[in-house]
Amino acid sequence: MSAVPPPTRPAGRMRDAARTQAEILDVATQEFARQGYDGARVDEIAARTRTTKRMIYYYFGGKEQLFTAVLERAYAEIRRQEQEADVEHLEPLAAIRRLAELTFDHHEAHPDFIRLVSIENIHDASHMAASPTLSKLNTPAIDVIGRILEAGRAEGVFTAEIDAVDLHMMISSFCFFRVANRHTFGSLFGRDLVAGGTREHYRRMLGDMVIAYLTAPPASH
Amino acid sequence: MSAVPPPTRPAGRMRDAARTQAEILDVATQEFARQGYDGARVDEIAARTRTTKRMIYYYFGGKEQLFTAVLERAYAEIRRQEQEADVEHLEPLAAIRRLAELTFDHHEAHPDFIRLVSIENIHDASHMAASPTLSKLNTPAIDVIGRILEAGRAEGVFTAEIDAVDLHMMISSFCFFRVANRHTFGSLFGRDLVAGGTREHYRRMLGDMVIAYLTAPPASH
DNA sequence: CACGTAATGTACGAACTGGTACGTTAGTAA
DNA sequence: TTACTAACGTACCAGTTCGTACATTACGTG
Repeated sequence: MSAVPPPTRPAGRMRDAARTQAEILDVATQEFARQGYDGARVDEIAARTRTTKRMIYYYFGGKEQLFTAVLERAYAEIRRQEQEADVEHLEPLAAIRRLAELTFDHHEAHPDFIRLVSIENIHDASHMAASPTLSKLNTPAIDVIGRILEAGRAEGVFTAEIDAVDLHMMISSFCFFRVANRHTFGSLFGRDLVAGGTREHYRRMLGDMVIAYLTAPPASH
Repeated sequence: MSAVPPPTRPAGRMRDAARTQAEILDVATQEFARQGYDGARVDEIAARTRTTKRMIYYYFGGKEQLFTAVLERAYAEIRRQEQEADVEHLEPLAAIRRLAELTFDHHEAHPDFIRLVSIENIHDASHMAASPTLSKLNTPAIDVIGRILEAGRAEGVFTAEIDAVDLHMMISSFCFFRVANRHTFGSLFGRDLVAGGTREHYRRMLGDMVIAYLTAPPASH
C-alpha cells in the first residue's frame, strides 16, 4: 500500500512565470465561464491551480483584472483562428457559405468563449471598454466579408444591400444563439440545439439562410 | 427648513401581501437583470423596496426561489403577450413577416427579460428545470408558426423544409443577439445595434432574411 | 559560489452576505 | 371590544470572500 503521492509537478523548472500565468488563465477561464464573474471564486481558481492565490494577485492584481486577462486571451485566440481562415479563393457564394460554416464550427467548438461573451454583456462590456487591448482589436473577418460582398455584387450574384458588419452580425447571431441559449431553449421546446446528429442540419440551415438572403430577387425586399 | 420627510407609503392599506410581493418581484427583476444572479444582493433588493429583507424570506424562501419567481413571472408575461398576437388572418408571407416583427419589437422592448434569459443560460437553466411552472410552459407561438408554415406550403409560396421550432429559433436568434450582445458587439465593431435610427433597418433585415429563406428556389438548398 | 531578485507559500483579517431568531402590529372575524 | 393571525420590523450571526502582510526559496548572474 503506497501512500497518496504528493502532487507531482510537470517536469522542468519549478519556478516558471509564464507557465504559472498560463495555468492560472486556463483555470480562471473555465471557472469564470462556468460560474459567471461574480459566481467564480478566487480561492477556487487558486485551489485548482498548481500554485496559490497569492500568485493571482502577484501576476494579475485582482479578480477584475484576471477576468479582463481571460477575455483578452480568449479574443486573441479567436482572432488568430480567424486569420487562418482561407476562403477568398472561392467563388463568392461558396466563400460566404464556407465562412458561415467556419463561424458555426468555431462557436460550437468554444462554448466557454461564448459563455464569457455572454457574461461580459451582462456586465455591459465594462471590462472590454477598460481594456486598450480589447477595444482596439481589429477583426480581420470583417474585411474578408467586405471583399467577398464586393466580388459577389460585381458578378451580379448578390442582390441584397448589406454591409460586412451587418452580415457578420446575421451569421454570428445564429451561431451564438444556438450555443448560448441551448439550455433555456431546450427546456422550453424540448429540442437540444447542440445534440449530436443536429450539427449538419443547423449548419446547412445557416448557409441556406445567408445565401437566400444575399441572392433573393430584389422584389422581395 | 423642514426635516427630510419619512418615506411615505402609497395610500391604502398598510399591509398588503400582494402588493408587497409584487414590489419585491419588480425590484428583484431589475436587480437580477442588471447584476446577474450572484452579483445581485438580497440586501440591496430589500433596501430598494418599501419593505425589509425579512419579507423576501417570508414570501419567497430564499434568493434562489426569488430568482425562480422572477423568471416565472417574466415568462408568464411573455406568454400573455404572445397570445395577443393576431397574425393568422394574413397571407402566409405577410403573417410570417409580421410575426418576426412582433418578436423583434418584443425583444427590443424587454431588455431585462433578455438579460434574465442570458443569466439563466449561464446557470444551465437550472432554475427552469427545477420549476414545474416553467418546464411545463407551453408556447403558443410555435403552434401559430406551424399553421402558417402549413398554409404557406399548401399555397406553394414556401419552398424551404423547416419546422416551426427551427424557424422560431432562426427568428429569435437574430432578435436576441441584437439586444443581448449589443455591448460587446458595439465595442468590437463600433456599431450600436440598438441605436435609435437603426431599428427599422434591422427589422426589415430580419423580415427579408426569413422570407428569403422560406421562398428560396429549391436549387439553392 | 555568493548574492540579489523574481517567484512563491502561509497565515490572517476586514468587510460582506445570505439567512434567521425573536418581537411587534395591523387587520379581521366573532 | 376582544382575540387571533397574517404581515411586518430589528438585530444579529455564522460562514464566506477578496485581498494582503510577511516570510521564504529557487534561479540567474557575476
